[in-house]
Amino acid sequence: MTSPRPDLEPDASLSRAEMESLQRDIAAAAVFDDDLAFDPTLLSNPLAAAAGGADGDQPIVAGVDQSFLTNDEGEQDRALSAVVAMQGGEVLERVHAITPLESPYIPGLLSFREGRPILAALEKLSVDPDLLLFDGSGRIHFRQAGIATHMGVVLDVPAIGIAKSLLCGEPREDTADRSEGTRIAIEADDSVDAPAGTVLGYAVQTRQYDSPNRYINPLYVSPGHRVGAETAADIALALAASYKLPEPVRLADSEATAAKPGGED
DNA sequence: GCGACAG
DNA sequence: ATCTTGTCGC
Repeated sequence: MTSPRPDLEPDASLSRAEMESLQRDIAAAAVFDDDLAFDPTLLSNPLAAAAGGADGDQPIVAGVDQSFLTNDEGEQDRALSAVVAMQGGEVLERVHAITPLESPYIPGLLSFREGRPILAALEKLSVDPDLLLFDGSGRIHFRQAGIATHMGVVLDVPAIGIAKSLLCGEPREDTADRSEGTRIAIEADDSVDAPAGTVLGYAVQTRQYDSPNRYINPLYVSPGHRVGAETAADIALALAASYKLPEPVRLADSEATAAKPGGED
């Protein structure tokens, strides 16, 4: 993969104000509606998709996740980004890249810490994903420019943010203890650079226990680029198999750990 | 000054 | 993210 918008790539040498300014540009360039080159309903209906012909008719979905490496002093100095590309429920390719860390973790500026390793890993991919799934937020972000939005816009590839906790915004209803398949809108509040009430994404209950006193937390799913909030939630539900995380991100998660030097391969 | 915050 | 023991429930 290559970048159609190198001018918008994350640059850790920017000042905080410049980073935030770049994020406003990214949000302005982002498309928060469906603009996919494939039919997203194929993902929830792999059987119909398979009946339609070869595997190649199904979209390639890549999950991306990071882990971190420490130096001799025990400090985090490098990021490892892992990418797992899947098609029709099967893994096509796994790649990873390690780059030096150039920025601390600051809520709202995650893409300036993890964006470089992600782009480096995606460059190693030989297949061409139709959709990217990131660990973190997309539109659910103070300036509507989370890591999924930033990467999606830079690459101009449809992208979705899959977060395990909520960065900002307000759930329309209580999200606790919901049954599987439930989605609850996350609306913009005062902390977000969008009209109050704008639907930024959904709290999505991809999995839930059967039993009465054990509960799984929802995922916070939001558009990154070229996907609407509804479709993003649909896709998260369709791709979550036996675990709460959609399969491509779950596998990228374990790959990010397994690929560490010394970790099992 | 207080509160609140992806990975 | 990462560091870590026990503990609850299926």
